[in-house]
Amino acid sequence: MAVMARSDQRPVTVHMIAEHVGVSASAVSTVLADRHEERRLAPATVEKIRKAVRDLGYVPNVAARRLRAHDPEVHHIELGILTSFEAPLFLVSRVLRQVQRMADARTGPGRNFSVSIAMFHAGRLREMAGLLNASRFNGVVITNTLPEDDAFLATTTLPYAVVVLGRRLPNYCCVLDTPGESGRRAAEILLGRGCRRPVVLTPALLTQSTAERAEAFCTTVRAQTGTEPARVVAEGFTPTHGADALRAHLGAGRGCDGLYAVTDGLALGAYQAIKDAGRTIPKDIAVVGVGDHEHADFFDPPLTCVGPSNETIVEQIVTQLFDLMNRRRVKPRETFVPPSVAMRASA
Amino acid sequence: MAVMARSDQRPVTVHMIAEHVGVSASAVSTVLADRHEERRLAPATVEKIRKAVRDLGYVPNVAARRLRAHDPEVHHIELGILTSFEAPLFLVSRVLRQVQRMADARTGPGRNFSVSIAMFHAGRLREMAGLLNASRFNGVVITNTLPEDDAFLATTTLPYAVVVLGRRLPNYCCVLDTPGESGRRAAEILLGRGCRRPVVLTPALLTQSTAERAEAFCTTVRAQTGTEPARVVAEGFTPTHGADALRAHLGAGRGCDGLYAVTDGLALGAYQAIKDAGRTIPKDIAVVGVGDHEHADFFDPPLTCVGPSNETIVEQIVTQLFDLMNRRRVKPRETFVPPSVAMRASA
DNA sequence: GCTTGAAACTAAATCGATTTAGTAATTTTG
DNA sequence: CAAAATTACTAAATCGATTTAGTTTCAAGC
Repeated sequence: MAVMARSDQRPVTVHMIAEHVGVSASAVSTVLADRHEERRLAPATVEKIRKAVRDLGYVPNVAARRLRAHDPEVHHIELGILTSFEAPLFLVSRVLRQVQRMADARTGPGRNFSVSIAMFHAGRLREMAGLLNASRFNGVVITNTLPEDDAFLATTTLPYAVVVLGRRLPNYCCVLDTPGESGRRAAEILLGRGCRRPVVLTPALLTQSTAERAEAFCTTVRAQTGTEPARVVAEGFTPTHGADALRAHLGAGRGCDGLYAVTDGLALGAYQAIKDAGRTIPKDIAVVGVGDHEHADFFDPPLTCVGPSNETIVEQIVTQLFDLMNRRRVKPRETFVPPSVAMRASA
Repeated sequence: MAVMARSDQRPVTVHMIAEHVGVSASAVSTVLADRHEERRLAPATVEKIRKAVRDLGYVPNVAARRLRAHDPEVHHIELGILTSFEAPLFLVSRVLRQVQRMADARTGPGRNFSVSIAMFHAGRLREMAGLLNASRFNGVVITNTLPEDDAFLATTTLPYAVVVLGRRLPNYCCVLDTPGESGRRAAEILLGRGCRRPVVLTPALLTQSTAERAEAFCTTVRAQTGTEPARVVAEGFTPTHGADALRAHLGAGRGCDGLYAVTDGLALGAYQAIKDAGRTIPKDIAVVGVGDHEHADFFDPPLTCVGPSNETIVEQIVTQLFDLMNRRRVKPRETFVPPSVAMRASA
């Protein structure tokens, strides 16, 4: 009769299977590795063991296997990119590729890297298994955290190489873009081409970055023209939300001859609303985005972007991560990366 | 004097540090965990150990830590999504999110899942550490493989739960879209709106999917009209490549009133070429894509797509993965997911 | 002078799986 | 019929780090 594994029981081990069947752990291990032929276990025993494995719902402990299986001559180093489950993988995948490249360059006969992306639920980074006891990674890049996560990180110095992307935490190495600078440059671009009624398009829920961009944009416009730019608030951050919000603004007849969208998703939606309203980009309305979309270059017309220089950011992150792992530098420090400007047809 | 770690030496262990300093491994471990205060090690000893740790370039063995650190009451299950380094993460991230959702639903006090993305270099899946000896994952989804990888997989049945996405391998559970079906439907859509000179846009380097799409498209057109559609071949698969290729075709005055792009990246480029040539979509040239781009919906005009139904595919993958892990079904099987059609303004 | 306490450590068990070296029982071979 | 070979297993070591339960040495207290 099948004894079903219950989730509230101790995990089933090889030893437990062995006891259940009445053989030694070695016999069970042999069957699990499908080496019963060469080690000539009796077919009947093999069947009994197989049945027990199934009935008890055995799931191997990979940590134990790994410890045993690895070649003691090679150094196995685990790197992780930790990002929130809810965030997009665009920048993350660039970081991963760059980390992998650097890891590959340092990989040799005695040294082996594994790089992986692990996700946590926004605000619940602290629950990630193995984070605190350093039993999962030798080094990590952490990004897309929420304030709860930052608070957790601020109170616990993780005892291994950590680089934080996009947040300022005094006890870690942080790499940051400069959204304020981006907002300022965006304003200068729009004002420079003669816009009189600039508008800033933001999602309702602002992140630290989007808030700073919008803020600096408004400050700069106010400083140069004496008037506050209009703020159009989208419900969310998808193109649909952006389109709806701007449509409402334009539909109400409120002026707009220049638009700064604090994310490209919103810019994409804005394009639609502008075209639907019969206006042209950039003649009637110039648009500036931030360059967080893979194909900003292929918007119609191509989107002018002022935003984080991902190339530089990724480079910084990865250099610092490897420096930390080599203990070449231990003191936490903040690195600010200035925005890059890509002038294209939209402004 | 600092003894530098050399990469061709054995990895440094806690034990080696202990010997080097002349203390026990416990003392070293205590210092590594920063618990020397409560265990009252002499400050001088702590310093000596710290120095040795730095000088020898110690890197902890995470597998060993994990084995020791984990709570024996909880089951820790590792799931991986293995994808080629070179491939985009669009579908992969959807798989990850869905796996995470199912894992979360099954997570309880005695059961804990970690889901991560691990990358291999295209064609070198076999070199991935821990793949063969099952020491890294309890279950994996493998995707974006090259023929070399498939050949490797075909000859070695991995001894744990594996679902392969997008490839047919007789010894594994495979979930497949039906690119041939997509190509056929794309042809029907274009012919259905009266196109007389359909064109198919492909990259020079065809994958199995893109080849099948193009092939079925051509076959269907030939069957219904008696003539072969023109094939426009782009150098690569980026929008730029697509734009260049189509520009050349249109520039040469060769006819085109309907376009099937076998990837959305190419379609995006095609849009540009079509507009540059002063033609309109869909009036002059109707365009059908495959829906592998995040924002096909926000192309201008929105792109009509016939392609894999990602929702269904991801659902299938994840159900099968969990079934395999629960040993509810062990026999490999192929699951074909028919394409979904999203009629939008471009065709 | 003997106990008590603290300081500064160490030995050995432990985590779970694998593998090597071996053993006992039976069968084959010269 | 004894020696060799085969069958069908098991005991114990191992992987690397952590932790518990000591042990030793020295100083202070009565």
